[in-house]
Amino acid sequence: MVNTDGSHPEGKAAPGTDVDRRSQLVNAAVDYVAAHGFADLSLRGLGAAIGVSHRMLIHYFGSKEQLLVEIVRMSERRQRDLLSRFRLEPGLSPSDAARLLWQQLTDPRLASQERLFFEIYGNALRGRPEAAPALEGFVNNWLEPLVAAEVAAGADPAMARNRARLGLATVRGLLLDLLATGDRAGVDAAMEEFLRLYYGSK
Amino acid sequence: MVNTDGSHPEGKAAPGTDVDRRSQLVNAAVDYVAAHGFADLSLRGLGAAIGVSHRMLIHYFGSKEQLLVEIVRMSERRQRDLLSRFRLEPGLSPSDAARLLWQQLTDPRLASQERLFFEIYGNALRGRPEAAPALEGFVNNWLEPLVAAEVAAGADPAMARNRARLGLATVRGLLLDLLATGDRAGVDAAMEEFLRLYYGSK
DNA sequence: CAGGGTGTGTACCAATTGGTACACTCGCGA
DNA sequence: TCGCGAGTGTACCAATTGGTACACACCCTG
Repeated sequence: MVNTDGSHPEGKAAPGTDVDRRSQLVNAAVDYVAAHGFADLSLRGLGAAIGVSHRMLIHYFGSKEQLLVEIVRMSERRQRDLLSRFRLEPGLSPSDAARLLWQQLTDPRLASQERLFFEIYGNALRGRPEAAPALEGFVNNWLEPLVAAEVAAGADPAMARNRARLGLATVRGLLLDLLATGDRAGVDAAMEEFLRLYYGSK
Repeated sequence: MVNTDGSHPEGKAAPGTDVDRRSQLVNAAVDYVAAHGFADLSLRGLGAAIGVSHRMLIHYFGSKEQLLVEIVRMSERRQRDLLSRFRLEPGLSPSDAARLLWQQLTDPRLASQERLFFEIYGNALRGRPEAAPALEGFVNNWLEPLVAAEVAAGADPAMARNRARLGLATVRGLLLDLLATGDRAGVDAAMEEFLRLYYGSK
């Protein structure tokens, strides 16, 4: 790297059409990574799959590292969108709302995205710098809405955080189980048991 | 690969001292991988760290692939040893036994081994062939002893499997939380809440 | 039409990778 | 003592990697 300013050598002040192209490329990249994995991604392989040369990826993102950062960010954003698109049913009991969320989360079409989620998780735990910033949000981004839901459902505020944390952990643990075993019936049964304990219905 | 039998080119029928050296190397390799990560392991880096040339690693294991397989296997074995070393306290209530197990699992000295566990998990989900055989065991190896414990504690056999599956998922989810956030107090509190729900004490 | 900047492809480079060839040492049995 | 085979290091190879140099195509403004 010869030039001393932070920007990458070409195309200094991005004009605007660049932005569209960039986000389009990032979206395609996330799809590719969700399908083919995060760890052993190569610029050439990705480029060939999404129809650009690896040269262009460097052009738009400056380095592979930066591209990975943006892939992680976009993947996070998609997860958050997924969560925000939910919660549109006002009249449900907490138990039924949770069951519905669980059904949505275990939609097979989301499987590859969730695998990517756990893969990024693992890489972040390992200290891979492009994934590390996601670590903080892995729990906290999800915890806050859950705490709010618990409080809204009338839980004691001091308990709400513990319960939210517990619910998040259980969902993730069962999701991990489902992805590993594919035993949807078994995992669903365990979730039913959890809902019974958690919401006290019988 | 020129020769047609399954063995690697050199040192055909391993004489016996080979075996010791191999398992010694695998043990050192697991330690190294637990500390430095599984995904971007290089034979040279590993060799330099544990005091052999990468040439020797190829010699003993035939290929990097095979070495990774044995690392995964050994890591599994250690996990299982961890579990079997437990369960030595006869007089405990199920709740206290679970609490004790949780305390052991969250010992900071196990953190790197658990990170490795989740990293292998992620790679296995991605279909990495050297990690894939572990997928099956990730759930089932742990489920069976837990089911047995549930039944021994008097649970209904039909419910025992669901409860065991739920407990396993929750523990793993909270472990994931702990590794990501380091918030031991928060995670411990969530676990206490779980134990309260799970074992019905107040 | 002229000219420059943006977008892109081709060719290339240095570094690193897993794996191999060959030479060397050392210990043990004849 | 001789030899031979297991264990090891050095040097090397081909492939792949991220990243760069340079040239070309296109579009917009003058």
